[in-house]
Amino acid sequence: MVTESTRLSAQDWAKAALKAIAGGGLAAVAVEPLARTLGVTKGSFYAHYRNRDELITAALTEWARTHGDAGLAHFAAIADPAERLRELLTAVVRSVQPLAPSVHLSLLGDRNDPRVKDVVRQVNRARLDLLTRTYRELGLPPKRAESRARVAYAAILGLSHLAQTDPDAPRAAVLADEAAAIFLP
Amino acid sequence: MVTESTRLSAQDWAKAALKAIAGGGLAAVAVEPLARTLGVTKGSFYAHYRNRDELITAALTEWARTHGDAGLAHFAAIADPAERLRELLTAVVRSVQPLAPSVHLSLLGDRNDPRVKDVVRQVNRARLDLLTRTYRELGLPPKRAESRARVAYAAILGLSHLAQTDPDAPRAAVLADEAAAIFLP
DNA sequence: CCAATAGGATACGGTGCCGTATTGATACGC
DNA sequence: GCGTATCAATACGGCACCGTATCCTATTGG
Repeated sequence: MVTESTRLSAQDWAKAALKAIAGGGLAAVAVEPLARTLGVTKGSFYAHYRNRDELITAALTEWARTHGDAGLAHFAAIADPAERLRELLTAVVRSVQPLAPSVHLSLLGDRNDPRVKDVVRQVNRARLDLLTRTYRELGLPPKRAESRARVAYAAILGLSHLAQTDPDAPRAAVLADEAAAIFLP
Repeated sequence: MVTESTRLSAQDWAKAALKAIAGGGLAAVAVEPLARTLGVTKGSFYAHYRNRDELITAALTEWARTHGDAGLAHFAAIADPAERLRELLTAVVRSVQPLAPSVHLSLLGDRNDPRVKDVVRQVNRARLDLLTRTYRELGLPPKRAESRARVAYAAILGLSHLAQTDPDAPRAAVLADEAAAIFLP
């Protein structure tokens, strides 16, 4: 735990909210239960946010920031497109393994909430753009680069989806090979 | 509306529950709101189910039935594996377009609920098995058939995910071509 | 046509959560 | 050290939903 100090900050509440989202969607972002897991009463929550909605917005914004362009900077900086793509794929396959609860997947359950839809669209777009650019730099014509990126990203999302429900070890190595064979050329 | 008769049945409640799930996950399965949309009061609900949990279980079971082996029967009956695969892909790409709320996606938000996890695993397994079998019949060695099926199915799931948040017309034709180019050989 | 029964209406108590005071404690600038 | 801002505890009213109990109505089979 990083939060070993005595008092809580707005950030702490936002992080707790994200953890709650990963576990049970927006419905799990409830002030009183969150306060209980944080070891305080809800009274102090309203010192940081005006209401539950503000907390949700803050948490979603934080997520979009760290998972959009910001989270992609490391990969975007790789000059060689082939290596960049390889890095992206292996990073994904590695991150697919752990049963780490995924905010992204949980948000699918709340995709009707306009804020959620916005934020998910943002993150998806950032990733799709990077992938599309990469495929273009690899020589694919624009149109094909775009649809190829779309299918590849879709596969990535789907794999993380399957990893959450399937208990069978997805055998990262095998999957990485398969994904590489399919999406690298 | 099919339900033009006067009185409601347990099935009607289950269908309404599924619609609610597609719209807002398990949290949206609430007796009183459902009763309101059905034009009755909740008093009559308890003539069909003992409690909310029983309704949820019934709805999930119904979904698993229609989306597992039962829903795949039509495709499983196609003898030629190449044609079967093509049919599967085009069916998917076509179904990806409409913004039809998807129960499957909404359930991702509630994947921690053991009942949900079970039912999603069931459906995924049925589809993965069919795909794996198809790839084997196309000549792939068992191991590769399995991981190929996994990636292909992941792409399918991911495409339906993207279709829900992206307003850009996913250009079914383009996607179908791309998917075919990637997953057919 | 008349029970018996399945579906429906109303009303009630209980629970969990939201948001608002209000008051108390603790850090920190000065 | 002292006050001021910030975090925290307690207590309250309100709302939405669950589940039960009770009574009502309309089919429907005989």
